[in-house]
Amino acid sequence: MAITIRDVAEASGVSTATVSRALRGLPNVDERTRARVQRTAVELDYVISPSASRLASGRTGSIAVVTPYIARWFFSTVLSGVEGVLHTADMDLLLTCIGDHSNSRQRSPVAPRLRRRVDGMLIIAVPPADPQLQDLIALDMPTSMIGLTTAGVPSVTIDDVAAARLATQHLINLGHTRIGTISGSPSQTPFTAEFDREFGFAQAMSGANIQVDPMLEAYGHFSIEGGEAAMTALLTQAQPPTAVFTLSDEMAFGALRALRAHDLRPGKDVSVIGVDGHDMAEYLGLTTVVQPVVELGRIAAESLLAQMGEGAAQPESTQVATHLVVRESTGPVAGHRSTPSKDGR
Amino acid sequence: MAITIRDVAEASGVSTATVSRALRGLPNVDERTRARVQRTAVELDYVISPSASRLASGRTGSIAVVTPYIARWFFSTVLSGVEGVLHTADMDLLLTCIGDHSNSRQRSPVAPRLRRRVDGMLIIAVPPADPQLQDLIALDMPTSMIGLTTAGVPSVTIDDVAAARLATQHLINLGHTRIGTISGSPSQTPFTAEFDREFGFAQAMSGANIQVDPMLEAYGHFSIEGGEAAMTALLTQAQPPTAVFTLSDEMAFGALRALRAHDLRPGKDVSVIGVDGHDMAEYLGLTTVVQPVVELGRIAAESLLAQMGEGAAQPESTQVATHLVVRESTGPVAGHRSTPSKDGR
DNA sequence: TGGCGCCGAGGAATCGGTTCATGCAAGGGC
DNA sequence: GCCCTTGCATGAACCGATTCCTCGGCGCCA
Repeated sequence: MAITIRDVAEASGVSTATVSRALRGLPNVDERTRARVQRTAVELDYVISPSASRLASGRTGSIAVVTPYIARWFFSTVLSGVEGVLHTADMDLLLTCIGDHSNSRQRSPVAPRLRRRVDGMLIIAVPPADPQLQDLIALDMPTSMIGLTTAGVPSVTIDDVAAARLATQHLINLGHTRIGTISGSPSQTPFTAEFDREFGFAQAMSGANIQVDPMLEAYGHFSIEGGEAAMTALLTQAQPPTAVFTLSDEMAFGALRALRAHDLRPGKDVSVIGVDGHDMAEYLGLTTVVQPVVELGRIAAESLLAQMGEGAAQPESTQVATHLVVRESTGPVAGHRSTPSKDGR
Repeated sequence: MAITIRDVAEASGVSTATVSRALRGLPNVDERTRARVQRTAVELDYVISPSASRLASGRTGSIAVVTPYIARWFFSTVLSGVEGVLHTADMDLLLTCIGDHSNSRQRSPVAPRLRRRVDGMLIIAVPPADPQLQDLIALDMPTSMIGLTTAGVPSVTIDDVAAARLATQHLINLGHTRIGTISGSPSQTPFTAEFDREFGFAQAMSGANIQVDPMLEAYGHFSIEGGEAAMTALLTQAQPPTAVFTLSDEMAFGALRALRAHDLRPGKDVSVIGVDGHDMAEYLGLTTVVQPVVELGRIAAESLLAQMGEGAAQPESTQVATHLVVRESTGPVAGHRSTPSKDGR
């Protein structure tokens, strides 16, 4: 019923081998022959059968994207960057959600489903403790990770330590010394990002000779509600902070709401800074350290494709630069003469 | 190198035909034989080759999701619903972004890429005017659409007319009569949703015998900035509205910001209501008509699978119920005694 | 002029399943 | 006791490309 390569071969008076080579741009085909084959292929409205091609060649021409969430800002934004590159490279993008902890048990594990089905994987910020991660790595295929590092696997991330330093230094430059933090969670296995951001904060603080007050650490579980609760807790301290470094923008959103609930003005009474560059940060006037999230996906996809190419390019990990975007949520501490010096490095 | 069905057949002393049927749960296999085959398959760590299976059977076991955006709230949320269903059904999900108008020319058209590659399509809210849409429909494969209706293609949407009526009636019940609207754009080919929501608004207004003032129509282009500009325009009228019906939540967000910029309190000085049920609506205290977006994706995916099943179930279009969620952005008009009556349906 | 190498092209094996037609044996109805 | 059905299983023909090997012919060099 459907047109096959044989039909094209007959119609243009050559063998199927030649048609195959002609249409894929391989050498050893006379240019006139190639042109003729291409013409008949178009005339017959021939479309190659991917299954047959895959079976014969052993290449699937598809990449799996494995992610714990689809509808969250960071993940869908990375995904859009990835999609752009794969689309251009004419690769199929197989989307699989690994499922969060709440429903991952009902979900069939993804690793077995990927075997023999894709040529490579992109893994987006799966929690390092997720048991499925090991299975995925064990598949031992070309892989690139985003927002997550694992020994031996190339990854694309931002320099979280530097980003946190940048954010903290901004607060310090504004004259703040009582600086609180809202991080993820004290108990759970932290993401490398979480750990690094805490470390960067500590670095900047000690660099400025400011004592870190353990009373000013709160935990927001990387959610809006969590951030709100954490900020509320900080505000009810005997000596509340004048500025808060929040490890993610979403938690910062919550923190801003807590401020409003207490009739405190962000950037005036209490400064809040986040990390991420969330879409809504501009809308909410949140000062934040922006990571180029689309870029993250793009770079990871490109690096994966390069890794799969002939050259067998040595898989390399990449760190992408971040930058500070100052908005209304941060301001000089009361009574501080704002330094016109540029922030951080 | 890799284990094939033949290896399993030999190891368990049966033919490849039997292995094939045994592993796929087909009839005409003795249960003891089936068990034995399954056991050896596991022992040998056999994984079926999708390409071979697809080539032989003619089924690809994959569904394409075609969407104009990936990183936008509505689209990524629908996508997560779709993914859940397809994952459970053990179908591969091929994600393709059709590209918005700005870059769609650089992108290769998606329709040809899908031929012979997937068994069905899910199309998410592609603008009806997009030229690629016709090509997709012309592929003539099982299809289900979300947030978009086209003659002859089953779709899943909300009842946009009813949703708009619901929103408008809420404002009317609060005593508002000078009600403005912020819709998409006057010139462009409107989405059915846009058209229907405007229609529902008009219905509710005439039902309450309220004249629609053409001066109170503004256009927000379905973006935050657009919504902000539109609200600003409305506020600078000689007689500004006391309430505004916004056709989408994102435009409503912009409207809220415009209010804040004019030192007006949402729900007190001016009421704002949206439609969508955006994630951030709760955070921002926006009253809105919520559509179950994840559900939309889920239902569409399920309907597509049903359509592809044996029964050849008649493709049907579905409309999903919406509901009003009242928050702080709406309140009684100044001097109005709030009616305790429940809001229209 | 003979030989070597390269270019263009074809033949055919191969990838790894699915499925149809066929076959054998046991069980049931008459 | 015979025939027909039913259940289980096999052999082998596909599905539609890719690719290795082979081969003829032509140009070039010695």
